[in-house]
Amino acid sequence: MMMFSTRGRYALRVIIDLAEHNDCGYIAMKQVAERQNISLKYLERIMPSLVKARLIEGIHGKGGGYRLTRTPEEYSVGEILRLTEGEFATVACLECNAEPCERSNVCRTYPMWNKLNDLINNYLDSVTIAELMKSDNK
Amino acid sequence: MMMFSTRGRYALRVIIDLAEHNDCGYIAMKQVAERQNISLKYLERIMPSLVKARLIEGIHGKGGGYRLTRTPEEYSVGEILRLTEGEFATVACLECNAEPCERSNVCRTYPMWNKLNDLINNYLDSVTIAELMKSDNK
DNA sequence: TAATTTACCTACTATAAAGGTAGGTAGTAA
DNA sequence: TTACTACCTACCTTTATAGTAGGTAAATTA
Repeated sequence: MMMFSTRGRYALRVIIDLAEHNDCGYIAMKQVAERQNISLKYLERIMPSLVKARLIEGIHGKGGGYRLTRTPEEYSVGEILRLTEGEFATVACLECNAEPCERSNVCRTYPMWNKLNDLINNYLDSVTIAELMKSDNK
Repeated sequence: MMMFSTRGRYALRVIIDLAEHNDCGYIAMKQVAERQNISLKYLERIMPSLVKARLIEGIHGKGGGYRLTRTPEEYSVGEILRLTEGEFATVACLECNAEPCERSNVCRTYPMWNKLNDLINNYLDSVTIAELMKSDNK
């Protein structure tokens, strides 16, 4: 069972990459794709959603690229993943637009799924990009 | 993003159903499928893996069906889901047979994924079927 | 002005997984 | 022997993933 796809994971890595080169002005995706070993064309399809949500800003043309709109401390992992992957729902009935399950008030498993959902959301919302930049895998 | 599929969720509900009718001898899947509103044919495809792992035992023929091999306190949700869904891995590089990622010791996100994985596993391993039977959704 | 470089857009494709269904075989009890 | 059960194998449809192809539009620089 795979929880997060490349889409969200790549978005995270791009944001971290932008944060690490925050003082270099606008960063072109060509460089990031190369550094991160990610398909440029695929990256280009992921970025617009981050721009639309104002997590980053992009500028066209030579010398253009992307730039963060906040400091690394102000990005949570949860926010970025929710944006790129869609909301986290451990099971279908917990999705926002889920059709009401007629079993829900007798369902023995519902409270457990709900608690798991909260656990995951709270953790991911508590981690910032700034913290990820410091991690050293020791 | 959906984390758990019907396969694991149905398995959980069947085990709970068996636990609730534990004193009725062997329980036929026809009844469980009806009670739980799950396709019988699909259930029949899920059960053998639970038998093979000795979580339940099945008996053929008239009056046959399935029965738990332990008390409800001795089943953890994690065990059942791992068996039916495969191991939990929030991201691909955390899977058991993952091909080694050459970025793993410079990867800024790896420790976070790892911690999330532990969080989920520890929680699901801490919940028992007996506890689920008591939950009342209030 | 022309060439270059970038973001951004739309359509397509290949592969895999999810969630089954169909049609059986084999064991067991009444 | 009949009815009922677990269990097995082969299909099928739909959806998501992880891209690729081939552009257009904006901005910079020569």
